[in-house]
Amino acid sequence: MIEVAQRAGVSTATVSRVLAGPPEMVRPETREKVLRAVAETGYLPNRLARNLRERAARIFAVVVSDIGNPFFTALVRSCEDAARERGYSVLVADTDEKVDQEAQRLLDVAAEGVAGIILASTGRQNEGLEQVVRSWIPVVAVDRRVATASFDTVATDGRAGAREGIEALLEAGHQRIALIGGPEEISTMTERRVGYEEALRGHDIEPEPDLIRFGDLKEESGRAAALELLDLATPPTAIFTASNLIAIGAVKALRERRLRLPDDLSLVCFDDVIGGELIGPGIAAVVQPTYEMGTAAAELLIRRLEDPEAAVEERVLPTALLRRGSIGPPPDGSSRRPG
Amino acid sequence: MIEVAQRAGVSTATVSRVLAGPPEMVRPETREKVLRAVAETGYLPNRLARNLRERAARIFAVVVSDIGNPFFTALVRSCEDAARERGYSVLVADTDEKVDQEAQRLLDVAAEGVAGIILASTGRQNEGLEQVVRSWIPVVAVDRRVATASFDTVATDGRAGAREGIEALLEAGHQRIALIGGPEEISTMTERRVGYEEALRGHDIEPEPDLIRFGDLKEESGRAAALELLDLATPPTAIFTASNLIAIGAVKALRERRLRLPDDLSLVCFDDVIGGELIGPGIAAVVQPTYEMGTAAAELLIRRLEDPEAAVEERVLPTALLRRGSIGPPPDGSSRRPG
DNA sequence: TTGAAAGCGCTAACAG
DNA sequence: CTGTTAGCGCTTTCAA
Repeated sequence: MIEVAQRAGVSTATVSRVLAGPPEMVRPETREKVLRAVAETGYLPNRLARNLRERAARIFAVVVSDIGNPFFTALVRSCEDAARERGYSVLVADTDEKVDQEAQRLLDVAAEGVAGIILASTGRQNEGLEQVVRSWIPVVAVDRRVATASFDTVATDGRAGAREGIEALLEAGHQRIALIGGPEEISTMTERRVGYEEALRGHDIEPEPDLIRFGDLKEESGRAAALELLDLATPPTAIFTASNLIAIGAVKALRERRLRLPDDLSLVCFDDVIGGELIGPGIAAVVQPTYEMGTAAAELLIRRLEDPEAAVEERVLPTALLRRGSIGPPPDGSSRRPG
Repeated sequence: MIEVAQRAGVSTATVSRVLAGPPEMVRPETREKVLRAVAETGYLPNRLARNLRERAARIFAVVVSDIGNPFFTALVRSCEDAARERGYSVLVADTDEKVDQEAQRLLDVAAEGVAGIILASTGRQNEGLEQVVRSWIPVVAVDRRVATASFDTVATDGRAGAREGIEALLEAGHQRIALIGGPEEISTMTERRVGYEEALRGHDIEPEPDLIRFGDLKEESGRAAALELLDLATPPTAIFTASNLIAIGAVKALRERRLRLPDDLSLVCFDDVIGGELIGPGIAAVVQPTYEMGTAAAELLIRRLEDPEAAVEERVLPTALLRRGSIGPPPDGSSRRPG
């Protein structure tokens, strides 16, 4: 930088102003000289130094439970695109859906000096999050709400989405509709459950505890829950899964029991599955605007960085039902209530 | 830090030595005092400052074409796990399979001051990579080899893998086996093509240019290529796709033409597909040890960081053929050559 | 074994 | 509009 300054016949401060300051803080001709010197020397500013000065790196951390999950992958991808556009890089961290790990990862990335955090929280209070809040690092909650503090939030309308999915099943004639969800502490799971119950009650069906199962968000958990449901004295005629990988597990369970979609059972999944249209007759899904969620989160974070005093914003994005072959009428002889 | 130093009655240099230096550079009792002071004050070292001093952040960049692709997702996930274990964080960057973007992302992450780069290269020479090499930032090539320089490399044996997949098809009786690949410049694509050709020639079948298609790694490209193949005067009786999403596209093409797996056509895919066992009769796949690839890459990078002079290492991991329902005999009446 | 002191390369406050 | 100067918080010679 000193070299550039000498070459341009100015001070390093001026070089800095040209490169990092507001456009017109420096006289155009001086600016020119500096720019020329920069080009000639092939000078590259040292971000590590800038980071120290600014007390933050131009990096966003995206903290999710599992980037292996296609939903979060898509989220990370869109955050990255949006962040990159604004000059930020993206650091990823997995919590594995464990509070302790969430706390640790939050502490890690905060220590790393990231400028902001995009968080899909496990939903439980933790020291890491508190520490982050205390240190004034802005946090945007994505997908899942965080109850313990008010953050800018990007979410989808899980209640309405679940309702719509269940409605489709009800319209097809189903009465015994099961729900398989992930960890109950996660806000999305609660919302989807509420939507499920609302839809049933709207049709005078009282939700049966036996038909509601919570596990984790992984495939195996969905498989296990589905097997349990299928083994019930009066099994459900339809299953609604509150997450994508769970649906995959459920389909596997059906295969094991040699049941077919939608003849023997109908299925609707919240969130789409890669190749979902190719599995069996196609897995009907309540899809979320994943890409938009990520870009919105990045936007909110940048807005917050620019104006720390801005009012807390919550963006709720709509879902859409993708009707596919996995929705059909209940099998004959299944317990259809009178009326 | 100064506070800690005062509290412990030592200098900041000593505090630094206790926290960052080799264990026994400081007398145990002094060490104790410092540690106690650290605990009492809740002191957290500032990594931004350390980064400036060290001229590098404890961050690895993982540069891939598309984290949306499940293969790379898994890779990122495992890199992250391994890196985290060694005290490094992971920055992700997408190249979208474009050389220019690869160059730009490489320049970006280098400027960001990452300690090392794990790269799945587009395979084409670019200024970004050269710059990185010039600046002595260690690079580990993962999945794909980089021709323009010799890097530590983690790859799978694509030739053997492809051969095995094709052999399975040949054994089932197929003679007209098509190949759908991604960009030819990518080393993996070339290797898989070679494996494909070797297997055919091993059975005295001369590869037909008409049955070999290259596009990109996305679904749509696979679909388009498959449609072309199916429209051939003498269509293939089996398709081998050199990548996962391509297979999804191919299956879609089959559906459009109302062809069924494996009755009308057999299919083998290089690299597994999420839910691949649930698509049709199950998509047979040459699977790669994705997780191991990521951890190996992180390991190589750390080794290189510890010993910049170490000999260049190349790890080739084995693939395995997962036989699933998409492999069947060719349909009756299909052109089976005599002999 | 420890302390003093010199930077790492940048930005921003303060003068001019 | 631009130069001087003072750090950001850490690590690492160099001396003691």
